[in-house]
Amino acid sequence: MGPISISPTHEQRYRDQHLDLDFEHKTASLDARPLGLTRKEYDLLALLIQNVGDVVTREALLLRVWGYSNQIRTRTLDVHIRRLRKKLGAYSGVYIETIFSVGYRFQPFRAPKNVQHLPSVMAIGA
Amino acid sequence: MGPISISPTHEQRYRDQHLDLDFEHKTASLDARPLGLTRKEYDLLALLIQNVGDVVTREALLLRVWGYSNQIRTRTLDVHIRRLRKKLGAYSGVYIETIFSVGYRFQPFRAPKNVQHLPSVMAIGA
DNA sequence: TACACCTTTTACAAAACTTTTACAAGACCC
DNA sequence: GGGTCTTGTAAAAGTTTTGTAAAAGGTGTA
Repeated sequence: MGPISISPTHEQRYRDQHLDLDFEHKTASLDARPLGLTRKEYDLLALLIQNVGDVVTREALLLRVWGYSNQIRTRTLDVHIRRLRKKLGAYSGVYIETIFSVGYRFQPFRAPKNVQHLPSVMAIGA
Repeated sequence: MGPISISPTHEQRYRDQHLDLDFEHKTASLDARPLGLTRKEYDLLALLIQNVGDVVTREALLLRVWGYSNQIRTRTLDVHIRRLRKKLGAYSGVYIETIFSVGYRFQPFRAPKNVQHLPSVMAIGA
């Protein structure tokens, strides 16, 4: 708890079925295991998550995470994205999407449409 | 916490399976053996323990244990952490965690998850 | 003063993290 | 498909932070 609550509606955390990101403590965990993100990795993921569902341009990421003004050519963003994906393991494909020539987009985990194996009332041959 | 007891519910001591810290008498023992902490060592450990589970920044530690205002470059904190760890012996890894570029965090001792060999009520073929 | 004990500094080693490099792989357009 | 631009990747290089041993500095006390 910071001394002043800036915005009552400001989300303290992101959470879905697998990923949990605590903005206050700057920690992240996947399936209840601490993800052990480095500072830059966290900043990057946090910024993407704060724009869930929206593309964040490379330009914006480089500016807000690195403070790089435009026109700087570097691969550091890509390298960090890669390490983030690695730590997200099997879910990386679900979460981080590349938008060619634009940037990246974070997508929340959505439970796969459950092919409901309800009691097979209608099972044939029962 | 300064000279005044702010909260009536303020814990008098910290205790887990191995470590016991008495805030009132400012003493600590590990597996029932007095730890023989020096003043600064005690203050440091106490501050960390008063924030169990939370990261305490280097800045905060330097301010509250040493009274150092910001922007002072010193390795004295690290040296004290080292001596604390030494005295905590085999448990140091469990208790004191380094958060790179941020500070340190005290974690309580947790008994290893007991692989409960409960009666296999649901065992097949029983 | 001499001693014992504690704290801080110093100087360097080691570890953690970030950025660059160099090239492979993929995407887009003709 | 060929050409070009963008992204992915592994490894090296660079930077910053932390760990450590030893020396130096303080403080209290007999």
